[in-house]
This record gives sequence, C-alpha cells and structure tokens, in this order.
Amino acid sequence: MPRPRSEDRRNAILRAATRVIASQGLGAATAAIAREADISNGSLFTYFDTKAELLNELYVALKAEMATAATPDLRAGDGLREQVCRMWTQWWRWAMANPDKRRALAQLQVSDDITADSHRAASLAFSGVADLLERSRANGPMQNVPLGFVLTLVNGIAEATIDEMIREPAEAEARSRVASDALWRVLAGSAAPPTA
Amino acid sequence: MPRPRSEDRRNAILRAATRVIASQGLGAATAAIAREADISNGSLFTYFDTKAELLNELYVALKAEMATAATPDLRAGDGLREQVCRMWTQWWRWAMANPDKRRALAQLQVSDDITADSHRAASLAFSGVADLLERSRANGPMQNVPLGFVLTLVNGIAEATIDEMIREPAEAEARSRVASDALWRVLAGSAAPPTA
Amino acid sequence: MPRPRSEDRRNAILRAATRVIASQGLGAATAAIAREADISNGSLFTYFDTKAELLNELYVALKAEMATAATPDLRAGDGLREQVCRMWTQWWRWAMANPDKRRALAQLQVSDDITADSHRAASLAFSGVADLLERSRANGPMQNVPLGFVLTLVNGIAEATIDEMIREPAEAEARSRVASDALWRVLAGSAAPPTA
Amino acid sequence: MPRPRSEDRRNAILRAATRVIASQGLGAATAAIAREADISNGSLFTYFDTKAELLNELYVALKAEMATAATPDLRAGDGLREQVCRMWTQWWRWAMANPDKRRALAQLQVSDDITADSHRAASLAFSGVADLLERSRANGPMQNVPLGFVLTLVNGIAEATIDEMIREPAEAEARSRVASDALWRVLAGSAAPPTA
DNA sequence: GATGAATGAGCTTTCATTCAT
DNA sequence: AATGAATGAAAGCTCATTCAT
Repeated sequence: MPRPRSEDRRNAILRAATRVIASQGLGAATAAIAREADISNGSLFTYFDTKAELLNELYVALKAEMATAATPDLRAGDGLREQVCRMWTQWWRWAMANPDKRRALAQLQVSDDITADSHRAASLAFSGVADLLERSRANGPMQNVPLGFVLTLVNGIAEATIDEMIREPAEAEARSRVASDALWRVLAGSAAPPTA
Repeated sequence: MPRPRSEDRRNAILRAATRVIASQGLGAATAAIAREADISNGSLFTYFDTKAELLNELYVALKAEMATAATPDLRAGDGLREQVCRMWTQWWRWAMANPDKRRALAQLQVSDDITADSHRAASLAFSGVADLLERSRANGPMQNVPLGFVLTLVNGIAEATIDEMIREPAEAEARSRVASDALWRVLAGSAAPPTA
Repeated sequence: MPRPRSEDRRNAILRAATRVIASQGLGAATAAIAREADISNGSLFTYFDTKAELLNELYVALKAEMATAATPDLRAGDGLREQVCRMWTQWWRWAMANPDKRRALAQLQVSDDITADSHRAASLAFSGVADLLERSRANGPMQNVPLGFVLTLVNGIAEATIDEMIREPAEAEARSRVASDALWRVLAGSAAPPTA
Repeated sequence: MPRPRSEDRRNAILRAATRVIASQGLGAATAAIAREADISNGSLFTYFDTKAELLNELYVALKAEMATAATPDLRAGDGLREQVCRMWTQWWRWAMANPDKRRALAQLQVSDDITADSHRAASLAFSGVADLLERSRANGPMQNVPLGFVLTLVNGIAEATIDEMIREPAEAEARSRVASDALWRVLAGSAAPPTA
C-alpha cells in the first residue's frame, strides 16, 4: 500500500492557493502555490489535474465557506429582523477575519476559468441565506422579483460595506449597524430597528 | 505627459483593449490588442510604456466614461428623487449598451496592476454622482457615514441590479423601478415614489 | 541476471509495451505501459531498471521472435530455392499477423536507446536465416561480400515488400511471389522458379 | 520596416535541427535546436509554429534533397542500365557525404508527427527516380506490380547497402558495384553488366 | 513484492518588451 | 513614428524514477 492520497495535502494546496492568489492574483504560478504548500510542483497535479480545476475547486470551497459562515443557526423565538442581523454580522465577521479568502474570491469571481457549473455550485451553498431572504422579503417591496435578484442585491450591499470596513476597520461596528438597517429597508421597506 | 502623435491611434488601442479584455480576460496578449487595433505589436509600446500602464489608463477612462454617463444634467426644478432616478436610469442604460466596457471593468477592478492612484482618479470622476448622493442622504439615515461609503454602497446596488438585468434583459425596465425604489430607501429611508 | 518472481508479469509488460509503442511511439510514458499491463507504475521498475532497459529487451525479444518465425524447419529433400521461399513466406506471414510488433520494431530500430549489444544480440537470433542465405549465395553473384551485408540486403527487401503488402493486403500473395523471385535473383542471380 | 524574416535563418534552423536530431533523436529539445542555430529559443517559433511543423518541413526538405541528389541528369545516348547506375551512385554518394541528414531522416521516417501530407510530398520529390525505374522495369519481371512497390523495393535495397557502406566505408566502392548489379537483376531480371 | 503518491528536472510554447530596419 | 522579428524569462504540465506504506 502506497502513501495514500492525503486530504490534508489537498487542503494545504487550497489554503496555499488562497494566500498566493490573494497576494499575486490569478496569474500566480502553480509552482508558487506548490512552494507555499510545501510540496513539489509536480505533486500539485496529482491533486488537481489542471490549474483551472484548482481554481474552480477553490472558488466553490471559498464560496461555500463564506455561505456557511453567513448562514444563521435557527434559534427558536428569533424574529426575522434578528436573523437577518445575525446573518449579516456573521458574514462580515468572517470576511474581516479572512481577508485573503475574500481577495482570492474577488479575483476568482470574474475569472473566465470559472465554469458555469462552479457558479451554480456556489449559489447552491447560499440556500440557507436565500431561505432567510425569502421570508424577509415576503410582504415587502421585493416580493415580486426573483429570489436570485434579491440575493445578488444583498450580496452587492454586503460586499460594498465590507470593502468600506476594510478601508476603516476602526469603524466596522458602526458601519455594520448602518448597513444592517439599510439592508432591512431594502428587503422589508421599513426602518424599524431590531428589538434589542 | 509627452503625448505621441496620434490621439486617434491611442484611443483605438484603448477601444481594442476593451474588446479583447472583455472576451479574453486580463491575460490577453498585448499582441492581440495591437492586432485588434490594427497596428503592429511594437507600436503599442510607443503609446503605453507597459501593459500595466495601458490597463491603468483603460481603467480610469472606462470609469470616467461610466461616471459621465451616470451624471445627470442639472435641470432646474427637478427634485432630488427625480435626479437620483435619472442618474440611475442613465447608469444602467449605459451599462446595458456597453457590455464589453462593463466586462472589461469587472476584470480591471480587481487587478493587482491597477494602482491606488488610478483608483483615486476613478473616484474623482464620480464627483458629479457623489454631489447628488451627498444632497440625497443629507437628512436621512446615512447622514453620518463618509460619503465614500455611500458611493460604494450605491455602486454595489447598481452593479448587482445590472447583473440581474443582463441575466433577464426582458425585465430590465421592471427591475429598474424596483432598484430605484430600493436605492432611495437606502439613501433617504422612505419609499415615497418620485413625483411624476 | 537476478530475475524477479513472475516471468508472466515480465512478459505482460513486454506485450503491453509493444501495443503502446505501436500506437504512441517511443515517447510513450512508462506509466501508460504499466497501465496497459495492469500493474502499477512503480512495479514496472522492479522488472526493468530503466525505460531504456525495457526498450532494449523488447527490441531483442521482438527481433528474436521475428527470426524464429522466419527460420525454416530443416526438411530433408528440400532444395535451397524451396527453403528460401518457405523462409520468406513465414517471415511475411508473421509480419502481417503481428502489425503491432512490426510497428514497435520500426521505432526501436532507429532509437538511440538501443545499444550496440542489443543490435548484436538481435543479429545472432538471425543465425538460422543467415545459414540458409550463406548456402543460397554460395556460387552466385554475392559470394564475395560479407554475409552480414547479404542479411541486411535481404532484410531491406523483405521489409519493403511487407510495407507494400500492408498498403494493399489484397495483393499480398501476388506480391509475395514477385518478391520471392526478386530475392532469388539477388542471391543466386537466376530467376529459375522453385521446383514445386 | 522591421528586420525581415530571413530565409537564411530558417535554413539555419533546419540545418541545426538535422544535426541535433542526428545526435539526440527526435526527443531533442527545441531549445537545443535553437542554441545550435544560434538564435533564441523563442525565435524558433517565429519560423515554425510548432515542433511538429518543424519536423515535417525538415522531413520533406531532406527527402527532397536526397531525391534531387539521386535523380540523374538526362544525358542523351545513355542506356537505361547506365542511368540506373548513375542514379544509384549519386544516391549513395549523397548519403555517405551527409550522414547527419541520413540519420535524421531515419528517425523522421517512423515518427508519428509526420503527416500523411508530408509523406505524399516526399514521394512526389522522387518522381524523377520513379520515371527511370518505370522505364527500367518495363519488360522485366516487375512489369505488373505498382510502380510504388518498385520504388519501395529499390529504396529498401539502397538503404540496406548504404548501411553496410557506413559499417565498412573502405569497401564502399566494391559494395556499390555488387548492389548495382543486384538492383538491375531485381528490376530487369538479367545480370548484363553496363556497357562501359 | 506491490502500490501509487512524491519528486523535480525538463519540455514546448507564450508573451511583454526591445531593437534593427 | 512604425514595423514585426528577436529575445529570454517564465508558465503549465509531463514523466522517469524513488520511496513510504
């Protein structure tokens, strides 16, 4: 029995790719990623057949991680407003805590190497978030548009806010509250603050 | 800034770069851009010293064009709501009419080759839009955050909506209205429709 | 020569190599050969230290098989002409029946990896054929040249004819007779047909 | 006007390829060929799009050169026998004088990279030789087989003899006469010596 | 001995940039 | 200034061989 293909090694490559892509962009050499993962350049290709495959898997993995981080646990008794608030908080906390992942994602998102399948898989990971948004927009001004549009919109607002938070980390908490209110206004149309 | 002879040629290169980058991404070869511009590969470098310089100039030019398209003419008598509405309409009309420019911008926005200076220059071009947003948010819920944040946020919402419009062009007008209302809610906090 | 366990496996590798080289050329990866032989890539190297060694052994084995196929059984009473005729028939029958082996041989013959020793060993295998040729040329026009030259020449004629037979398999029998006569003319100088 | 693409350089690459392939086989690196031709590795690809294209052009060029060398000038008054004799002499003289070209050809001949088109082009170059053979076999034992077969056969005999000449250069002239007679016997069936 | 992952040198090809014309 | 050939440093990927299991 040979040395088994190791899940650890595979993850090490994905982590290394995240770091290298965050700092050098998608043009980063596979050899650089391998070096960062402490493996030989040839070894990378036993885990990912091509660079494009590595990028696709990384994209889906990062999106899924982000989605998981954002998806709020179901706590009985919480109102929708609270749930949205918690989701949003979890989302930006993850983003602020993982700047490399966010930067890598920004590059991957617009890459031609990312297939339609990967984009689909990434969307699927957001179903928990989508469920919450579906309930939140139910009787509001967004009730008649496709849920996908709502998701896109919320994502746009979230990312824009996180960009600002990164520019001014000291004000992150303050911005968070402003953004949370804005989000709710977009979804539900009223500015009622969450019951504290 | 010593400018070489033909401004026409320079612009031809920028237009060619837009098309080529839209279809092939930032990895596009300078030779491909030169061919698309109907000049020799060497000639490109008499107009732009490096590929990075070309990308930066293209980025700023496209952002500026987008900003110009979005900036509403000052018409006496128009209310803020109407002006925001007009801005937004002009914005997405430009985006829908110029898919290549939008796609190229999406790539450029996240490129490591784009300098902080270029990002600053791009923001400056949005001063007309910024002015309008400044007035629009004056007494609303966003009155105490930096104007840059408001711009970022509005930009995020706009881009998300345009993405959706591209997915479903038939519904563009309908989405436009929904988005316009959402935008106003974010800025001003109330959903009052524009006085027609 | 310490031989590892299974002679079967060794032969399986040689057979697999024949097929793979016939279809992909000498550039074929050792891993491809191993896969075709249904063993692991590493295992191949317990049977052959290097790829070059495998190629050399394959070359000698194929040449020897060809020689064995061509060598006519000694049948008392047969005239030389009949024996040459039988040899030639056996030769091309083997070639037509084993296209992969022939193609692999064609590649191996010109490879830099094949050592002088292997070429010598291959010649040795043709001693039966050489004996017959020695007797056949005894009083003819080739009586004063080295036997090796006669062998080379006969080989050249045989291979050229087989190439033609492969191009037009339907005419193989007809070509066989023409070539047999030509062979005899080269060796013995007269065109007397075999006494049937 | 830029430096024009130079036919000299192109030929230098072909010559370099001949030498390098003769000594290292078809596995020779394009970089090695470029170095031997005293150009940069990238430059090679402005003259030949791919390595396979280079190999194909080299193959056709070498075959054509060999054919030209072998094709006898038409001299009024020469009998067929003399013409065949002259062709054969010119052929082997060229081969002995150009060992690298012969070795490179041997490799190229069996390469999978050589297309059917190239093989066709190579055959065409031998039309002068083919004409002579057509006339020579006219009333002899080979009159009823395809001319292509005759060519293949003559080629096989020629190459086999040249191989022997290379093994024993001192005997080249002697072998030449023996081979010439054998050739004539194959074609015309009689051993009549050339009228001196 | 058998397995297949690990290794790293080496390959062809691309491409931003330079430079002879 | 314009041209496009020349340059050479990468890049992604392959593969003979080694080695941990």
